[in-house]
Amino acid sequence: MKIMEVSEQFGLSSDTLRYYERVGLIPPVNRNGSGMRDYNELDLRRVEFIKCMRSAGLPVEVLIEYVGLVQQGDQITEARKEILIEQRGLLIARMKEMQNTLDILNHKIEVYENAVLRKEKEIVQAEDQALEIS
Amino acid sequence: MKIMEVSEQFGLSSDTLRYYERVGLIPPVNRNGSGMRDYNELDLRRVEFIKCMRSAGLPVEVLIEYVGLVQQGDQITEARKEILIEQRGLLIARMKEMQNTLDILNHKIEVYENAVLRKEKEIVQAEDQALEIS
DNA sequence: CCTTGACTTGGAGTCGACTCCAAGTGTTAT
DNA sequence: ATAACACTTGGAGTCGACTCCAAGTCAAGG
Repeated sequence: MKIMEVSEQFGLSSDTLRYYERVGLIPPVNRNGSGMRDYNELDLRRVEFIKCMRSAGLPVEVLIEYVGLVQQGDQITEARKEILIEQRGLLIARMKEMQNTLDILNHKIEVYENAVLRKEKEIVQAEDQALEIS
Repeated sequence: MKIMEVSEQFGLSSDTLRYYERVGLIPPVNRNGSGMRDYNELDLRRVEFIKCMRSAGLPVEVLIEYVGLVQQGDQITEARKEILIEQRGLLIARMKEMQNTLDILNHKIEVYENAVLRKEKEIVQAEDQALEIS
């Protein structure tokens, strides 16, 4: 699979895909006869994983470390697990902050909506008064 | 309240507080006789609001626009509401991505833990075999 | 054969959000 | 009253994460 197709499939620019490979977020992708990247299934799964982790804000640097450990083989799964656990903690913390902000946003939006309702009520009242109904 | 105290209270550097004021995230803070910032209650609430929004990733640029509209008075609450609603949508989307990543992290961590358990079981089995128990 | 267009590289540039710096002023403690 | 230290300003520098560029290679269509 060519870089452009991968780019389209995941919504990452080919520049980004090459950048990820350059810095070690993705191990070197195999090339076809003329030196062009040819992504296989495993590469695609790696891209997807990185895209997912990055979309949640895990730092490139940390992911490089993790991917490096994965390449080292199956001896050091403990270190890999530690990284994931630490990042999970940070992620949960960020999500809590975001939930808090979301609550406040919801509250503010509600206040704006109530303000509009009040204003509409006032207008109706004013109209009623003009018609001497109330 | 002096900038240093505000900095400590909110965990934002004084540089950041001055930066927020400079770019318009916070309206100009009153100064004491010798030209130094003296934050009042309202200023503190503004700082807290911005800190909260920023902690959830709302862009500085958007917040500048929102704060600008707030300064314009109570005519244009609709535009302000729109901004909040849009940002809430983006926030919810980010949180969903993060939840997805969190699920995957949890799954991977579980796999690592099971791997450790399996390895321990193998060791026990090996010991049993050595002792010719099984 | 020649153009068009995707690919390659290394390196430079950009962007958002701070963060730091130099040079100067003000305040407090010894 | 002099040192030590928080504050001021405008502007420059940094950092993370891309994003773009120039110069060159390769495959396919007219």
